Amino acid sequence: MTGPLFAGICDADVEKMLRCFNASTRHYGAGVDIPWLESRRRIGVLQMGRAELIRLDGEGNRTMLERLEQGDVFGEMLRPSVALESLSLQCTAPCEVLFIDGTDIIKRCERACVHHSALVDNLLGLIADKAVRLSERVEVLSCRSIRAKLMVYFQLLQVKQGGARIVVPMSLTELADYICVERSAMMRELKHMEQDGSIERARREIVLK
Amino acid sequence: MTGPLFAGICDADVEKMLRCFNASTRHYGAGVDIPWLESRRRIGVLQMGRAELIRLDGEGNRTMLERLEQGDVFGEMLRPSVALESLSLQCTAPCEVLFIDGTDIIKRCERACVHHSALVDNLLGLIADKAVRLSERVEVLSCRSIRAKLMVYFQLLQVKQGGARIVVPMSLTELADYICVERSAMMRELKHMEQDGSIERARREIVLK
DNA sequence: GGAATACTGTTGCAAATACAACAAATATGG
DNA sequence: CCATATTTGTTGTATTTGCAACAGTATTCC
Repeated sequence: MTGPLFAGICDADVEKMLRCFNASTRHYGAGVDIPWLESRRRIGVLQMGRAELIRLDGEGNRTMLERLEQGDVFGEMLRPSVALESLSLQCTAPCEVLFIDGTDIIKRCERACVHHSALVDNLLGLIADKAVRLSERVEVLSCRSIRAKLMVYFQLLQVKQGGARIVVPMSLTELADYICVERSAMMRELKHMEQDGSIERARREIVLK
Repeated sequence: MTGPLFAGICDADVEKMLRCFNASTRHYGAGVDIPWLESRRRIGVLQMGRAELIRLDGEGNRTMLERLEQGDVFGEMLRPSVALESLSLQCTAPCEVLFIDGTDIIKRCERACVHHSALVDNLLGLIADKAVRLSERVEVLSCRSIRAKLMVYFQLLQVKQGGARIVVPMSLTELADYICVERSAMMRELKHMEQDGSIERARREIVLK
């Protein structure tokens, strides 16, 4: 139970705080939907596992809006304000989720937890990270062509992985989803980029030129 | 000096806190670039005015990545981790910006400001809002066709403005930028949507069917 | 009030992309 | 280890979109 939300807080204190914040831990199997809109105040932190925020539109098209990894935060408070029924949060791996009441965090803790502010600071960091990830995706999606999308995404990876040789951290099928283009069109563009020497590639391993 | 960051804090205390947090206020004229990457710890809050985060790529294409309004937060901490040189934060109206040191906020204030936690909570809210705005934009940009992008955007507006009759809060030229498509192509699609009865429209006023 | 500037609106055409359908390679699960 | 599902890779064609160029209409600024 030492997720990123409780970094720097000892286990004994974490126990106390969980009671104080009216927290609860839930487990969900792969493929299950996490109920995430039960209350406006409820905030979820993905302590373990992986999940995807999925939009299903009228014609049955499935779009992955967001990919949640360990430490990610979600909840009504962080929901894009669109029609409820189309958005679901699906586990792609067994997940452990910690739910806490946002108002309990925001308001001054009456029992004056020593570590209240540490927790708020951690939460601030988690949400800031989320904002950064979203900004990065907007930066990718704002490109007009598939090639430009790929280049921006590869450059982001380059910074994170520290070198011209990068490994795409998901299947190419998922990558096409992430950058919101047709998979076959993306494959064709990757081929073009290889042909004109912009990149070298073997499966998910890519070297930028 | 009562921006959204200091909501619920009286002016006298705000004065004290500004000193405590080593804060400074700056003004920038329309068209000027706000220096926003000076230090990793520096956080800016747009107290008044409007600014845009602009990306200039190698071929000189100009893309608006983000539109900052009153209360928006920015800074190195919230920057998508890509090449520095291409991103600039341009004022589109005269701006007032409050800079504070993030570490001063995150760390326990030694002088024990009474309102420290109120400020952290406000900051949490501002960043959460930013995350929501970014999520909404991802939701729009993740659509494959211009028509789908417009429909999702209009639905968002419908929720916010509360009715089938909506008014686009920016010029159509800017809207095309926001959804990252060619303006003329967007105009053509709007015409098609009118023709098959999906919407009625007069300039920026739209009625959804 | 008039000139300059931005915004709205339109069209033909070229280019990029989605769609569909398939084959081969690789992982996965019993 | 075998069958099955998933991922990777390819190609032809129809559709969508971007680009360029233009005209008319509001808005801004002096």
